[in-house]
Amino acid sequence: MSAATWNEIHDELLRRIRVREWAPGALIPGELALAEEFGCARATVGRALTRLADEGMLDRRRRAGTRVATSPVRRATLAIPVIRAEVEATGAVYRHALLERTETPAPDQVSARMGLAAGIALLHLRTLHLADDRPHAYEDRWVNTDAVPGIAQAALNETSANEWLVSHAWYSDGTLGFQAELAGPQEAALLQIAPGAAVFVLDRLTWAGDIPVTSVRLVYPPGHRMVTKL
Amino acid sequence: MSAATWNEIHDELLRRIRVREWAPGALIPGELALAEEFGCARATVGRALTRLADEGMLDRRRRAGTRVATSPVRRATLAIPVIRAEVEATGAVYRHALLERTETPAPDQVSARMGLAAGIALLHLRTLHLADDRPHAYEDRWVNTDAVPGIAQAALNETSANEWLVSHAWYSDGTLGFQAELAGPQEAALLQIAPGAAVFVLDRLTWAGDIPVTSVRLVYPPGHRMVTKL
DNA sequence: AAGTGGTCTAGACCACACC
DNA sequence: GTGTGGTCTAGACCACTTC
Repeated sequence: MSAATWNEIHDELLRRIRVREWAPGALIPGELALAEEFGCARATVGRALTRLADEGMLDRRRRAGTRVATSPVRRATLAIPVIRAEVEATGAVYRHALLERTETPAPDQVSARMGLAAGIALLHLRTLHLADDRPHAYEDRWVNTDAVPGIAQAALNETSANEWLVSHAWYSDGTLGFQAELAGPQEAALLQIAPGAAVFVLDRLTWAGDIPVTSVRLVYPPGHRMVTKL
Repeated sequence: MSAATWNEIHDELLRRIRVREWAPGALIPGELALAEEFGCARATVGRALTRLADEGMLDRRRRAGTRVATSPVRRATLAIPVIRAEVEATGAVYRHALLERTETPAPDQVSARMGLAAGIALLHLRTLHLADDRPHAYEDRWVNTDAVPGIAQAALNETSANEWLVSHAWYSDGTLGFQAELAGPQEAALLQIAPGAAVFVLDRLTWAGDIPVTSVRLVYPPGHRMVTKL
């Protein structure tokens, strides 16, 4: 082989890993050897190897060389869309209703989760998202107004809090959790489902550096399925 | 600024995007201009820009230039671990029980999902995964034996099907779905939970090129939470 | 046609980990 | 020390897209 591009080299090396020409844990040739084999510069194979390492297929260590990852972990990347886009992608008309907007002392559970002092006042927003006027998701959100200046003045009628925050707040870190729960009476009523139905719950907590920004819980009615590609 | 590394440049550009110094949709300076600003070679800023584009923060097009992504979609990356690792990470002892291993015509629903002719024989594997001898997850799997030679001879007692496939089969594509469901009687009995409890269901379908490899459904008892970082 | 990003090169130096 | 990967450079050519 000669004059290969880094992408072709990437694919060829991936093939060797997948067909176990190079077994998990095995040391593969160094960059110089591969560059010679493929008839290209070291930087070119280097790019292919870096990409494979990013993808979790290789472990690279200076001096120790490059090894095939022992557990070639596949990673699924989940896009976290705005709910409007999520709904409109299905062809439905999006609408939302702001059920509550109060500045109130947060429950201890919420303030603890956000790492704030107990009893501190946060903005509490409860929103029902609708697809073709049927409940799509129920959102219960607490916002640290210190971290999001301007939200007090924002009109959240046209634009939902979800959407407003995506375009006006930023965060550096966050955690995301999924779980199955039984719908409580309030959630069931809002989502127009039977109490005790299985709901899909997504909770997200975001930080701007050390400052907590928002904690949100999204409840989806039965049948909702979150899908991604591997 | 001068003599910056590509990673420092990456972080600085990310900062500008996040604080909206460069608004979503805006055209940012070209590689040459940025290279001059940072006092480095074009390839160095190029690497930073490529990384930002990979992360979904930028849209790059030849001739048209580089723009801040209009919806700076955050992507959560979910690692798909072997269940053994998932259990052992919690400090528990992992064990598994193979409940069924039969080669049998697949139900239409399964064969359709895998894109196979109705009534074709597949390997059906049902496994209960245990953490400290308590049910951790129930796995219902169909394997296309044509795509995974050797599985017929594999002893799946020591190593679970889950683990065996990770290290012996490979796939090029796959889909992953999550949802909440109510536990059926059989699942409830196996997981030792009440029928009608909310279970977290993960289903995965993998392909090796055009050939379907395996379709698996994993059922987790109430309280199971899948977590990832943003 | 011209300007942008995408890639490649040949060489260099550095950082780290193992000997 | 020594060899590996990690990064940077200066230059070059190509591919694509808009003009």
